[in-house]
Amino acid sequence: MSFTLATWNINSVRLRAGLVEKLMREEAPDILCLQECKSPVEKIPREAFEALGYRWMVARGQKGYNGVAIFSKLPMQEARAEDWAQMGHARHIAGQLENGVTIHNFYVPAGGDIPDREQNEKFGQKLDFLTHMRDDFRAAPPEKSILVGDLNIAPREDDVWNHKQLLKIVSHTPIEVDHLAQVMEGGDWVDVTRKDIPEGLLYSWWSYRAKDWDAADKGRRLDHVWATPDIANAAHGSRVLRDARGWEQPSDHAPVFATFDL
DNA sequence: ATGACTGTTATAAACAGA
Repeated sequence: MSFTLATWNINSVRLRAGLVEKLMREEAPDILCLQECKSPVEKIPREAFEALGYRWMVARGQKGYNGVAIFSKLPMQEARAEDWAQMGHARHIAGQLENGVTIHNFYVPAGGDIPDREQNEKFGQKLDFLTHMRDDFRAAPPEKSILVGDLNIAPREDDVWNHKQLLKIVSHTPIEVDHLAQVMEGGDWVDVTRKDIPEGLLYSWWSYRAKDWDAADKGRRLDHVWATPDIANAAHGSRVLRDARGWEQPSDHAPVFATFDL
């Protein structure tokens, strides 16, 4: 079988339900993972998505903040949902396909402005969340698994518009990059996007604050698709749908795609 | 170096995003 998967920080699934439908119609991924739904699960407008063939949904939500959901054309059952740093946040959901492949959908905390846990509690929570992820994957090594989401870290120099200028900016600091590398090592994860696109600048997020995001192009690659080694070689066709950042009233993130032939 | 924007809601002289 073959399926295409996309991950997208939607920044309100209710406000942007129309954009979700546009993506479902025009790009038609078999599986769509969303973050920052900012909605309780019961208020997600899933009927509109069902009508487009996405009959299965697994989700966690809360009022106003966070929230993750997976919409699937393929039968999917809920596998897991963890509150990784015990913050009472809806930042993880996992679903399983009938072929046994597990899909983890993550929304890692942004971490606030100051990259110092003594001055900024949120930065510490971000690091702790990543440490919990690492320890969990070490304790129970994942198999036949895909991990996607807004990890809120751009790990490589060519994942940001200016490496030197962003070294002290949350999302690209060395301690965050090190924590993310440990999560990756903990589960033996492969960065599928960079396996497919090994060279060159690549972004999935552009700030709302730029006057002209496209011209300035001060982006960061915060959204990721990983897979375990037993299925990573089945992945191909990775891409970022940059066009979606220019849609009307857009999310500040663009969807990231990968296809798996299994 | 600063400030620029957007969403939800305790509709703000707030908070979070990153």
